[in-house]
Amino acid sequence: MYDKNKIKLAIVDDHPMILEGLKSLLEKDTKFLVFSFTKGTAVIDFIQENKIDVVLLDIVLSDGNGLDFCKIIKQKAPQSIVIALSNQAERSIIFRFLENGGNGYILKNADSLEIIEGIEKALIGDLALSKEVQEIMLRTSVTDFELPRLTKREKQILQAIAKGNTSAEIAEQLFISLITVETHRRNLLQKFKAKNMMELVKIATENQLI
Amino acid sequence: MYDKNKIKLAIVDDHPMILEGLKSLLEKDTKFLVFSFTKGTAVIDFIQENKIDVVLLDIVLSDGNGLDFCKIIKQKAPQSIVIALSNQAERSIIFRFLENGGNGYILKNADSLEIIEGIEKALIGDLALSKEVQEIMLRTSVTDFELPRLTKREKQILQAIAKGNTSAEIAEQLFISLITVETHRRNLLQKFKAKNMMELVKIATENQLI
DNA sequence: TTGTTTCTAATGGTTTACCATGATTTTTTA
DNA sequence: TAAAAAATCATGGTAAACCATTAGAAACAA
Repeated sequence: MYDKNKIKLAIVDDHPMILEGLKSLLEKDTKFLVFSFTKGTAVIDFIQENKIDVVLLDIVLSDGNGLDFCKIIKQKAPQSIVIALSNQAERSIIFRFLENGGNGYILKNADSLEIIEGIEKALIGDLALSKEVQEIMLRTSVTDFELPRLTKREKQILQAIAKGNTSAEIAEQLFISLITVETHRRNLLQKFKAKNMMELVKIATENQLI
Repeated sequence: MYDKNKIKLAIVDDHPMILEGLKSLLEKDTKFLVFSFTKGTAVIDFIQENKIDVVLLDIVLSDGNGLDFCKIIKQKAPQSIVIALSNQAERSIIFRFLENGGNGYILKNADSLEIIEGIEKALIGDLALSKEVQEIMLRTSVTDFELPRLTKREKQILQAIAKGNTSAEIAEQLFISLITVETHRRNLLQKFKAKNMMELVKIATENQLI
C-alpha cells in the first residue's frame, strides 16, 4: 500500500463527487497516491504530520478560501507544491493565489491530461498553468487597473448596498446620517471610477472585495 | 468490450474533469459501461442510434439546459432513464425536471455511493432522489418562495442591468424605447417582489438565473 | 505631536429609478 | 386558429440615486 516512491497527492474540494472522481482518475496512474479532504483545515492538520508532495486545492471551500489555505500550507510545509484547481477564473484571484506561494492554477474545465501534465510540470519546478489560465493572465486589458482598497466603513456600506438596502436603511442600521451614507456612496463611485452602484458591486464581488 | 449484460450509462456534463472522474469512478463497478458527452445535443444524437439505459444529465450545459434535454430524450427514447446530476438546488428546477419526465435528481454534493444507489433505484422503477433533494422537495411554503421564470428579453435586460448599464443605455443597445426598458424593470421587480434592482440582481445571480 | 486618512455632515441641484395603470402588437403554444 | 404569454409604448408622478463642493471631528501612524 504505502510506497516511498509514489507521489503523494492531497486533493481538497468540498464536493465528494469531484473528490472521488479525481482520486479514481489519478490513481489509474499508479505513481500517484491520493488523499482526499473536504475541509481546508483538515488538510492543514494532515500535512503537518505527513509529508505530501502536491496539494490540489479548490478556491471556494466551506471553511475558508483557498488563497488563505495556500499561504498557510506554504508556511507549514514549504516543500509541498500547491496547485489551485478551481472554477474561479478571475484574473485577480489567480494572481493573488500565485502571490501567496501557489505553484500553479488549473481551471476545472481542464481535462485530466492537463491536470496530470500540470502536476508533473510543478514537480520539476515549473509553474503549472492550464491553457485558459494562461490566456486570462495575459489579458493586458482595460480591466487591468489597480483595484482601490476599501476602508472598513466603506466595505460595510458596500455590503449593505449589495444586499439591496437603500441609503436611508443603511443610515438607520449604522446610526449615521443619510447624508454620510450618500457621501460614502460618492467616494466609492469615484474611487472605482464606476458609473453606478450596480457596476461597482459587480467589480467588488468579482474581485472578492466584499 | 461490449457486453449485453452491462448497464449502459451516458454522462452529460460540460466539465471534462467531472466527466472523466465520474466515468473512472463508475467503471470501477464492472457492471457499468459509460459513455461521456460534453454537449446535450451530442447525447441526443447518440441515443437515437444506440440503446442507453441511463442518462446522467447536468442542468447547466453550454448548449442548452438539462430541463429541455430531458424532455427531448424522453420523447426520442422513452425507455431510457434520465437522472439529473447538478449543482442546481432550486426547488422549482427540481420539480420542473421531474415534470419533464426525469426519473431522479441528485445533487453534485452527493458522494459516489448515493449516485450508484440512485442509478440502481431508478433502474427498478423508483424515483432516484438524493438526500438533500428530498429535503428541498419537502420544504414547506414558508422558506419556499417559488422563483419566477425569466423571459428571453427579461433575462437580456437583467444581464445588462447587472453589468451596470442604465435604462437609457439598454434601450439604445436593444433598439427599443426607454419606456419599454422601464416597463421590463417594473415587471421584474414585481415578479420577484424585490425592493430594487440591486436586490433582484442578487437573487438572480445567487440562483444562476442570469 | 503633527500630518494623513477616515468618518462624519451639510447645501442645493440633476438624473435615474421606481410606482400605478392602461393599451397595442407580436410571438408562442395549446 | 384561438387563447395566452411576451414585448412594445405611453402618461404623469414620487422616491432614490448621483453630482459638486466644502468642512469639522475622530482615529491612526510617522
